[in-house]
Amino acid sequence: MSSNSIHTVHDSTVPVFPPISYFLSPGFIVVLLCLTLTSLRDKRLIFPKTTCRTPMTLFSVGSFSSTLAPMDQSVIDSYELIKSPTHTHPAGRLYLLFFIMFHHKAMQNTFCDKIFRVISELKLNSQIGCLLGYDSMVLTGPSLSPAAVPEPASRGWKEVLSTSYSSSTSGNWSWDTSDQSVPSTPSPPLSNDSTHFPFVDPIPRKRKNSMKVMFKCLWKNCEKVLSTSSGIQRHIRTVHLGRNCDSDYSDGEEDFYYSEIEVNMDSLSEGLSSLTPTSPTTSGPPPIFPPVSLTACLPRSEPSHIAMRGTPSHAPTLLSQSAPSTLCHIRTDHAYQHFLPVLSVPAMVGLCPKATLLKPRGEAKKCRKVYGMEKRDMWCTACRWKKACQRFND
DNA sequence: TTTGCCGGGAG
DNA sequence: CTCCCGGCAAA
Ligand SMILES: [Zn+2]
Repeated sequence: MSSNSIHTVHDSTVPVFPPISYFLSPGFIVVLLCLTLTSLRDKRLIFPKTTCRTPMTLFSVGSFSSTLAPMDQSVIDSYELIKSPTHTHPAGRLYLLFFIMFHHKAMQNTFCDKIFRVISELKLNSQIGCLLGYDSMVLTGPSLSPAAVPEPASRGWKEVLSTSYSSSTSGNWSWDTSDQSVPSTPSPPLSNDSTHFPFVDPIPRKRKNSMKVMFKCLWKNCEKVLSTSSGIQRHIRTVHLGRNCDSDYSDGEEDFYYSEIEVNMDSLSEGLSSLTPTSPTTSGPPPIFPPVSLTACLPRSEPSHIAMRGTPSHAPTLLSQSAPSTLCHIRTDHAYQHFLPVLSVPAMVGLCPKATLLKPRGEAKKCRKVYGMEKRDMWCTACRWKKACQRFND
C-alpha cells in the first residue's frame, strides 16, 4: 500500500502534519514567524500574550532541526517543545519558525499588533521576523513541502520586521537549512547567556504605591475594567461576543479584546466595575521604549527538507474545550504577566532610558517605512489614514 | 528629498 | 462613525 507510505516515517503514533495547502485555504492567512530568542523566557513572554488560546492555530517549525510540531494546545506544550534539544541552537539561541493559521482573517492584524507591542515593550533579547503570506498565493509547491517557499521577493510574502536589542544590529539572518546559525548576525554583546532562565526578581517596576493590574475591555466604546481576567473574559463573552453565560466555556477569542493595565490604587477606590476615565489610551503605563531597530530579514535559501509530523489539529478547533475550567487559563496568564515588565537580563547594558521629555516626534519606523508604499494595505489603520501609527507607536 | 501625522473634510 | 488627503514639520 504505497498510499500510506507518505508518512511512513518512524512513528506510527505521530499523526501527519497537514499539507501546506491546508494552511492556505482561502480566507486564512499564514504568518511565517521566525524568532530568534536567547532564552526560554523570551518565548514564555511572547506567546502567552499573543497566541495563547486565540482563534488561530500555531504550528511550530524547528527551523534548524527541520521538525514540525503542532502547538495548538497550550503554552505548556510549547515549553516542552522548546526544551527539546533540537530546538536549541548550538550557540545557545533558539531559532523558531512558526506557521500561524488564523481562523479569522481579521485576527491577523490584531495578532501582529499585539506581538509587536509585546516585543517592544519587553525589550526582548529577541529578533523577530514575520513573513506574512496572503491567502494561498505562496507555498503552493508540492503538497507537502514548505520548501516551496519561493524566493524572498515573491509577491505573496512580506517581511515585517526584526527587532533586536541593539539598534545597531542589522538583523539580517537567512536561515540555512541545517547547520549554520547566526548567519550574518553581528555577534551580540550578550555573552552571559542564559540558557535556562535565571529569573531575577520577578517583581516589576512597581512603584511604592500599590499598582494593581486590572483588565480592560478593548471593545469599541466599552471602557469596562475588571479586576480579574476571568471577569473580563466573561464580560466580553457575554456582552460583546453574545455568548451564553450559562457556562464558562470559552473559545479563547476574548483574549483579543482585553488587555491588562496597571491602575494606581491610590487614586482609585477599588472600582470593580468601572474605571475613572483618566487615560483613554489602551495600555495604562507607557513603558519606556528602547530604540528598536527594524530591519528587513528575508529567508534566502529555502529549507529544503522539513519532515512534517504532529497532530493535524482540527482547523477551527476550540482550544479550551478539553479543559473547560477557566481557572487553568487564568493561572497561566497571570503567571506570565508577572514577568512582563522584567527586562531581559543581558542586554540591559546598552539601553539608556534617556529622558525624552520633549518627545522629538517619533523615532521608530512606522508602517509606511516598514512596509512601503507598495503594500499600503499592510499598514495599520492609523497609518493608512495618515494618523499617528498605532502599531509602532512610541 | 522622504516620512509622520495634525487638522480638516467628505460620505 | 470610516476613510481620505493637504500641507506642514522633522528627519
Ligand atoms: Zn502604523
